[in-house]
Amino acid sequence: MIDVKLLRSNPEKVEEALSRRGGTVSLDSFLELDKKRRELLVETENLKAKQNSVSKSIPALKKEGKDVAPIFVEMKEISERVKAIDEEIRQLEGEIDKVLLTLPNIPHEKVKTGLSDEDNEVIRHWGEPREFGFEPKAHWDIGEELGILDAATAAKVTGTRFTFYKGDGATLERAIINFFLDTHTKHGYKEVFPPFMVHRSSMQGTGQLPKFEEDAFKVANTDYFLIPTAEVPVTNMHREEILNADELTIKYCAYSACFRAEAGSAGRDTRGLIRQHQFNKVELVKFAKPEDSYSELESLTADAERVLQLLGIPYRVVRLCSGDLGFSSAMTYDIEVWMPSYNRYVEISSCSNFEDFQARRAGIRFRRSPGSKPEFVHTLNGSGVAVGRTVACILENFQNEDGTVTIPEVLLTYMGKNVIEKE
RNA sequence: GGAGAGAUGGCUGAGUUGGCUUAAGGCGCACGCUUGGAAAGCGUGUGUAGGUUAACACCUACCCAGGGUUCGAAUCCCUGUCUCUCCGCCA
Repeated sequence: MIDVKLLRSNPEKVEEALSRRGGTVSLDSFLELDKKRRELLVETENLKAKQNSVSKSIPALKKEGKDVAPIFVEMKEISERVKAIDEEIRQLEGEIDKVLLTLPNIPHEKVKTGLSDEDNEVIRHWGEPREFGFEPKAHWDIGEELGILDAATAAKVTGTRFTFYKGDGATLERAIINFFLDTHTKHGYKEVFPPFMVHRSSMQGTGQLPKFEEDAFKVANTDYFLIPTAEVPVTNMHREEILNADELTIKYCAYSACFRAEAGSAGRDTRGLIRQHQFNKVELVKFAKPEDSYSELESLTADAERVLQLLGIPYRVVRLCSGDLGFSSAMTYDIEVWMPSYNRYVEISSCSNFEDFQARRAGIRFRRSPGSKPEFVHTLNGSGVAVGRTVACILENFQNEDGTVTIPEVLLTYMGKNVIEKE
């Protein structure tokens, strides 16, 4: 959510900044509703002040034996007017909230103006895409031939965009999760294991709702949603809290399954592990002081990069342009890994600074010192990293001509073997 | 799933026969006095949000949440959420 005071004091600037995301934005309706609301507020508050002062004098008047009946008649009228105005204000606030909750975050000024991923800035590369001395296969073919990935059975049991991992495939998935968690906890992240379902307010707190409800799975007969990422439960851990400044920066890492309806991506990435309705991810989440949040974004991105470096997977880091930026984010670095089957880099991690956008929605604040005013924290998160895509990446990048796959050294203790071959 | 109890400022804890309570008292915290320095003691202050104002200030709301009764609600009524206890079921 954007600061209402900023919207009031500088609407043109906000409109201009938001239009960098594409399309035009007008705050006129908000400004009008806001003005009307404040006018009514003054009126009802004055009436309430009168109610309070008269009420306070009633016991004394009664004691003196005065007739209070005429006062009650007048007060009854005031009471009814207050009720009517309050109802009107409630409706206005509903409309104002609707506007506020659908406005995306303001992109950081360093974020390049652009329309799509074609305008993203490449920040750096690590490693070189491997030159194959043979025709490399796609991970869905490798996985099927080795008998470790099975989309057909998942389609029979559930539907499309699901996969059974079997044998060494299942073990590899589990090994990667543990490797990621161990690496991040070693670097100061506290491990949490969150609920995989959250209520509506949590989804709203991190920005998935109200605008993107069709992207989420809603659990029937409840008001719960399957989490699209651990970002949702973990960021909301501190909702409606005032943290101490000396606790910050708080760093969490969390494994979770993630569930996405993938509405609007029909026909895209239909084969393999790249776009599934359910996938595993280890997420990194930070709560930081505003002045620290951009250096924390750099270190968070570096923490996500570390696991890829340890696995020996070549990647590049791009900074998303304004048009490609997520709804809640002020700045995002995507980490993209080289995927031979796609013959291009594919996103495996997205690291964002939301500044106070989520904190404002979820009410996450901190106090600099005892007695000082609470301020909103800045929240950040990033994949550290997507597990299914890592499996795909390992299968493709480390495949051998004979159809076997060499497992990165760092996974040896987790896997118990360094080659996956057909059983 | 059934029965019962509960939810009050950072913490603790009164108030629950509706109006002398602007939510008592204690703890904690901040500042001051005291002291060679500290502790103790004494004094003062100490919630959040919204609004009015050039400012000093003032006003309004908030006792889990949302409705209702009333001139007036922490207090009475309804609905919901959560916590605890017991029973049932259960990995």
